[in-house]
Amino acid sequence: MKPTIRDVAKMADVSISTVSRVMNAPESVIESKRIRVLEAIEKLQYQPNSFARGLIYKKSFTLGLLIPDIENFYYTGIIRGMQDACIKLGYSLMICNTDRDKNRLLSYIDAFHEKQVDGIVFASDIMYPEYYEKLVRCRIPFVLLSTHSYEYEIPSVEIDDEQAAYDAVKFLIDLGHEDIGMIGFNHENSISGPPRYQGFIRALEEAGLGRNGEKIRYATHRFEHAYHAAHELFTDYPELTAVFCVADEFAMGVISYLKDRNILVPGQVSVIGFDNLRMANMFIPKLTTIAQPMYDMGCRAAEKLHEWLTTGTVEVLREKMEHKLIVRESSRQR
Amino acid sequence: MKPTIRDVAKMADVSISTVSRVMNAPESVIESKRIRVLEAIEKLQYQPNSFARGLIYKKSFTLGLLIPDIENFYYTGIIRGMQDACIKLGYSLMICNTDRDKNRLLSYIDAFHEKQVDGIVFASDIMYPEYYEKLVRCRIPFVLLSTHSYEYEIPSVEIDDEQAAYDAVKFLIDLGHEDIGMIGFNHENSISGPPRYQGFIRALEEAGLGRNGEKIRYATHRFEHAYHAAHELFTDYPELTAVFCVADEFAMGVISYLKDRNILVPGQVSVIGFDNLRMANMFIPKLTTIAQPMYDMGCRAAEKLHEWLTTGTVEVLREKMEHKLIVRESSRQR
DNA sequence: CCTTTGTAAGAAAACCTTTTCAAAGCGATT
DNA sequence: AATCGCTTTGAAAAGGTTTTCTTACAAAGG
Repeated sequence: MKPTIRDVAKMADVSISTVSRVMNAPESVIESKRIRVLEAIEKLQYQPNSFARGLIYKKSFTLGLLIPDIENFYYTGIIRGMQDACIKLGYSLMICNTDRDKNRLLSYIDAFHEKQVDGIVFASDIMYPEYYEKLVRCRIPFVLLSTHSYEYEIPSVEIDDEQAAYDAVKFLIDLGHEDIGMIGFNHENSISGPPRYQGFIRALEEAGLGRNGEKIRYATHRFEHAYHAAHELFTDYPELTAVFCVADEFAMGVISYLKDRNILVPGQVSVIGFDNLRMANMFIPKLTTIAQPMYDMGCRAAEKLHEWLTTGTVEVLREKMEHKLIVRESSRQR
Repeated sequence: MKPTIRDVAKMADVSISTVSRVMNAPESVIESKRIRVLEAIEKLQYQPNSFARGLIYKKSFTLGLLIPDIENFYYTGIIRGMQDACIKLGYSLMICNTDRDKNRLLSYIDAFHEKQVDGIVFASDIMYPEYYEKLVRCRIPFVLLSTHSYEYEIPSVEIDDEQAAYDAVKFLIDLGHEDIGMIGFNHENSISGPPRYQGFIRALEEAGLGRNGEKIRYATHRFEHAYHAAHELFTDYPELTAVFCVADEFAMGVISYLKDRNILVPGQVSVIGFDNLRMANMFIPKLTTIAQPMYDMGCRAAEKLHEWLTTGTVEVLREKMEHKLIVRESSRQR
């Protein structure tokens, strides 16, 4: 049987109050007893029962993280950052992978509610009203990661997608490319789809290349879709010399397609990705890409949630992190 | 304030016992009252407090998962499998990423202990006595995943590493290769290192190629190390026409190195990986590899733990899952 | 020497649920 | 009419901790 505070008290020959005090306010108990208690704790390997504690504090000291796809390095970076921040802040972390399934997400919120997590980081794309209402009904505070909401006042952490996309495309233009295509996210079920499209368009128009604005195909997260989208794109626009991809996995799909067609990257076509996943540096050729600070974003999201939980407010509601262009081997001067 | 069972009782004008019964044994309360209670529950959005419940049941209905490296697709596959199994079995899942840090792992065990997880799946390489003793002291049941222990009697789920390595090398031999090198895991801090080495040696010796038994370099998990190890390997043995890698990430590192040296894969050198990560199918060239059923292994580990928790025993102590050779583009007839 | 102040530590209440035990109601059997 | 057995319900205990309230005692101040 797990030892309880009572067992410790008995062994140290003090009351349970004293044991509790040794754990929570050690200064308030006289040294001789404190030592006895500490010894008993050590000997019994006593660990306070978190159920009893939770009952009193009405807190679980656990945060929840909702991610859409754990098989995406983007989210694993976030997890590492958030977990490290949680350790620093004294929280445990409960990670749930929704596999982009709405019902699954909803049922994870129930699970979080039942387990009384103190707060949730929601890194699962769009904040649909269904989700929002459920979270509010359950009275669970939450912050958004890599997404935002203008409809509701929810703290969020993300990069400036429009500017990042602009920077990527501007880079291609500066390399001398004039026929630039894009593999994007569908706009309906994606938060970052529209702003990245906007950035693409802005860079083109600024350079007087507006006519390229339609050389776009869409894919849904996976390599295979991007491969297929690349096929469509190059079938319709064989003149392209550069492609802007809104995800590194898309860039890999495009490059694989071009490879199969015996089109050299970056010899004939430059490809730029987005995210700077760990894989971007392992692929052949190594990917030129826009780096997101995934690890830091995970940290910030946890810190922000903590801020919200402890102070009841948040310094910056919608926080932007810095992105960065990383030039590697998949792009070349035209 | 969160509504309690008392609020429901008051609203429905019954005792709290009745409310509790409605939730746990509905048939035992007469219909008229049951309906009143259900209505009150609905109106108040009542959800039983899991702390109070845990206090009584002494169970958290939560399992813990310890993994060494969340930025490795191998483990993300496992996570998916285990999470799905947990949903089916009615558990929540708490994932902790140790980053291969001993102290961190130890402190996660403390966290699991404090949170009173019902059991742990340990997918973190070697079961050092330190870990074992701590887990036993904390009285937390656990099972091993992708690792095992002959020293202790612990349930485990893994593949037959020796046979899998043998199959991989045999495949290369059957393709006509006679100069085969290997990039392995260091034997000191790895469970699968030695058996995969044994499999490599057995296949070579069986084919009368025993002299190749020393054409081996070691790396520690990461692409960059494998790249470096490949450099050493090919500097010492430029005659190699095939390389057996004990991880897909190693295979990518080797192929990148060969690419930089303008050595064609599979044209001049065949490379075979291990694991069949999602990336194996995205790399250029697509990797020939030994597939491990990561998803199923995650499932099985959770089921096994559940079996252990509920029945107090386990049908097969050390369970082996099937591996499979997947032939893609990184290997070719000599 | 008596009163006040302060410190250390125990007793007991509170947190919320489940479950055991007891009691009440009621029809059926002797 | 008394007893029995059954169903339904409420009261109360238990689970482990924190915290408030009290008490006991020692030191300081008048």
